[in-house]
Amino acid sequence: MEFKKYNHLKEEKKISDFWIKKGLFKPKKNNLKKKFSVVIPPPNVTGRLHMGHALNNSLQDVLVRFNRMKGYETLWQPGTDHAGIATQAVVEKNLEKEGVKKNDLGRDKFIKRVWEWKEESGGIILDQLKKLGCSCDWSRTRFTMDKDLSEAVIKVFVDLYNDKLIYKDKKLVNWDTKLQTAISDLEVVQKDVQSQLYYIDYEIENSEDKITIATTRPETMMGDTAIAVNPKDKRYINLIGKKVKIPIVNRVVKIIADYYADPNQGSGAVKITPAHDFNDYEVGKRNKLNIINIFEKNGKINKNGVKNFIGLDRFEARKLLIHQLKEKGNLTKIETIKNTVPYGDRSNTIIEPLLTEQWFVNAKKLSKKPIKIVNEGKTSFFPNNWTKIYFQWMKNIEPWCISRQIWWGHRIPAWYDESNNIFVAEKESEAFILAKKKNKNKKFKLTQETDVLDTWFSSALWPFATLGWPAKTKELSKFYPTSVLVTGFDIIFFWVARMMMMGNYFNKLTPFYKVYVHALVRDEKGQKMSKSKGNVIDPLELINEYGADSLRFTLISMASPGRDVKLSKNRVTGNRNFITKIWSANNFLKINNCKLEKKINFDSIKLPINQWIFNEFVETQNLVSKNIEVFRFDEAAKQAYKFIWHSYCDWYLEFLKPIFNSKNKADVKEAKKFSSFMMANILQILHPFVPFFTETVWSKNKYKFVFKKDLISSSWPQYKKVKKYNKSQTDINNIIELISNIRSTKAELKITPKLFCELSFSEKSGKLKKLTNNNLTLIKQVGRVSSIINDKYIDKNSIDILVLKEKITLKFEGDIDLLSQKERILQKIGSIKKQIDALNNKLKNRAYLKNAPIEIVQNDKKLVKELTVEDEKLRSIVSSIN
RNA sequence: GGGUGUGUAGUUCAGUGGUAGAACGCUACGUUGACAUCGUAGAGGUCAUAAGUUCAAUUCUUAUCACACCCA
Repeated sequence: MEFKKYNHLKEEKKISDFWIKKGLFKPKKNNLKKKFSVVIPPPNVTGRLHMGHALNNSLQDVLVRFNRMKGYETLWQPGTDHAGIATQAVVEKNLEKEGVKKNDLGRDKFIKRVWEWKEESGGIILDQLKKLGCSCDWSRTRFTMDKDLSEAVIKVFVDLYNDKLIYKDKKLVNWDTKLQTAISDLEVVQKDVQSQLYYIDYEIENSEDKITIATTRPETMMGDTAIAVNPKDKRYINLIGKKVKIPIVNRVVKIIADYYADPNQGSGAVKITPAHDFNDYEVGKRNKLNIINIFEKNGKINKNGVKNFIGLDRFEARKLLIHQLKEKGNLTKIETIKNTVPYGDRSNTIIEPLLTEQWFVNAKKLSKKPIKIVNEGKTSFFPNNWTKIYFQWMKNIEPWCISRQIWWGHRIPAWYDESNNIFVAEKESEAFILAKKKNKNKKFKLTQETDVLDTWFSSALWPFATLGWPAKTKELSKFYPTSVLVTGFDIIFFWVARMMMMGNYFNKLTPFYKVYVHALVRDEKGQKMSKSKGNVIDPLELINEYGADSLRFTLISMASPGRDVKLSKNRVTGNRNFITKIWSANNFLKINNCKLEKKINFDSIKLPINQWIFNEFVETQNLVSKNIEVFRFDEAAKQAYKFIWHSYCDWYLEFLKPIFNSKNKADVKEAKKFSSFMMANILQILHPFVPFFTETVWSKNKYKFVFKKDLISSSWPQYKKVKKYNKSQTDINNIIELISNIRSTKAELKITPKLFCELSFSEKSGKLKKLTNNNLTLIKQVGRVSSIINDKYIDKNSIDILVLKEKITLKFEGDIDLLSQKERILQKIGSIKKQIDALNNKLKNRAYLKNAPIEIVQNDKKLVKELTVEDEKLRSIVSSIN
């Protein structure tokens, strides 16, 4: 009979629509009152599904589906973030194509355009997550710019401001000259590059002497306000306090002593530009130096620069300055060095430290409670080593610059009057009241702050804002704190740490009990996937080609803790084959008319193979559950794979065949029902990993009528092993051992596997004879044994082998090449002898006998005995071969 | 410079203080009534190196080397 192949494209779409239409992803009340909740790491609204998302969300879906099946009231909260800079850039680019500039449009119209773009193409990634099978409650989808979430953001800002945890300050910040906004420390990438180190002579006033400084950024000379030398540097000690003239610039500055100057770096003397270097800024503060800013916001020299440099870009200015220094003879040396240079992670341009007014969060204060919470184990990291990294950062945290000079985002709720007084309030009307108090009877006009907030500021509120906070919603009380956060390590600082700060400040409880941190997905060679390398594997292509289930199973089974996922197409193929294997096993059941009409009473089954597979299943089911609970997704997947392919398909279904052919109606009936029952259970334990396929088969097999549930909402199998089946478990495992031995002997003798042989048992006390007689049909068919004979003699047609340390004889029709076996057995005897010798040596060692646990010693003694018996038997076999 | 992680079969990875495992790949045979997207059998490892702790180390400790990542 031919069966249709499994068509993942058709079935996945169908099942996905079915789940969503029936509302099966929504939290469902139950009498257990247990809750399980997860918030999705919100992808950028501009995002497209990449492998990182695929891994991250597959893992979340395993947890969510598993817990849903375990009967927990389960919520997976989905949504996207507004990705201020990225989204603004996308829309700006689109406008450019129309020949429109952002500034011509104006702020309000531009924002309107962004919303239009968002409505049209902002949901793509969510659809892609649906294709992956993510069982989020899509009806609750949130966006960080939604009205209610925005209100939460504003409230948090105002509260923190009133609590003096947000403040405005004029400081050096990381300035992106391309995007023309400040960015936070985390958004700066330090890159190792080759740079030129210029040695420049400064003339000392009223002296013939010169002092040489070394710099990689000569153009900032225009903002120099001192030269620093190390107070312990003997070369310069007598120059401290003297004045020097900056070449070209012709400003006179002092030589100061500061430990920041490193005698071993460059010339040991450094120019100090407090306005354009973080270290120099500190030196400036210590020594009360002037601060001269020489850059416009686009990185061009401003009016503080030397006359003919004004308006030049920073890099052009450098060229020109070097040229002029050369001409004047002040440039004494150029060295090529390796150093690190800060780049903007979005713009990929060199970041300029710039003195500007910005809004900051006092992260130091906010970090106190999150540190305590993790210390107390109220939130814990898996794998545990991320705790250290979290602490390291939290304990050295710097003020967080949250203002961005862009338009798309949450506009800071601060208003200024004409005298630049700041009024922070949730609404302009409230700010107005504050301003009125301040201005008494004076007339005033308010203007709102133009800056918006860092996108991560709103993401930090995600776990509670999405549940309705600040309103006291049912969802908030039910699902906050969330059970676990699943995330990549690359956003621990950006996101996890900040959620911990905000969550713990605004709620009594921490935002999540557990944080599972997974690794990066790389290509098969272990290289980071990147467009420039061209090694990106698109998850959607794989989904199309192999099915979402195959991709999911692959990612999940490769997610071992502390290791990157090295993905290759071969792996996905292998797992697609696994799904096909189950499909064809299910076809086998159909062909044999195996149906499940009602639930089975599994403690009263009779057939040993059914008893065996049941107990084996229970072991697997326990291992799968246990491993998911401790986030060992790889182990869980492996256990399920092993059981299904190797126990159920390879052996169990083979053992069913002789039963289906037998005349014993009761046996046949039990076998048909039980094999289906096991199939249903297999689908259940596999469902969190491969949801589409399992739900499809569940529905095609009409299991939903037996279980009265769709697979997704069925109950996770939680059986206990049936003790009285233990004997069958050992028996069947022994039979498998016997059959495997017969097969390998045939293969070694180069006898075609088709050929039947006769069996005889020479040992009177042997278990195997009894076992064989009890399971004759199984062994005959699966092991290809024609009959059991009693006559025991060795001739050209027969050979002795050891199975479970028991000697049995296989007899074939026709001659066999016994000598080929002799060599093999001799090798085996050799290796046994080695083992026996090693054990005996150990057992002679007094220290060993004294110190080792008794069980170990006894086990070794037992082993020696067994090996000796095996050795003797093998020797007798060899001696009989001539 | 500081920190973290990883080195186990050809490859990707599990694992363990006391007989070294899987998947993929490879080799041989096989189209047997679920499945060639398959079956059966097999080969393949000084568990990075060195020292230490221990009766016993691939496993614990330390050092070294290699690779990856984070921070400065």
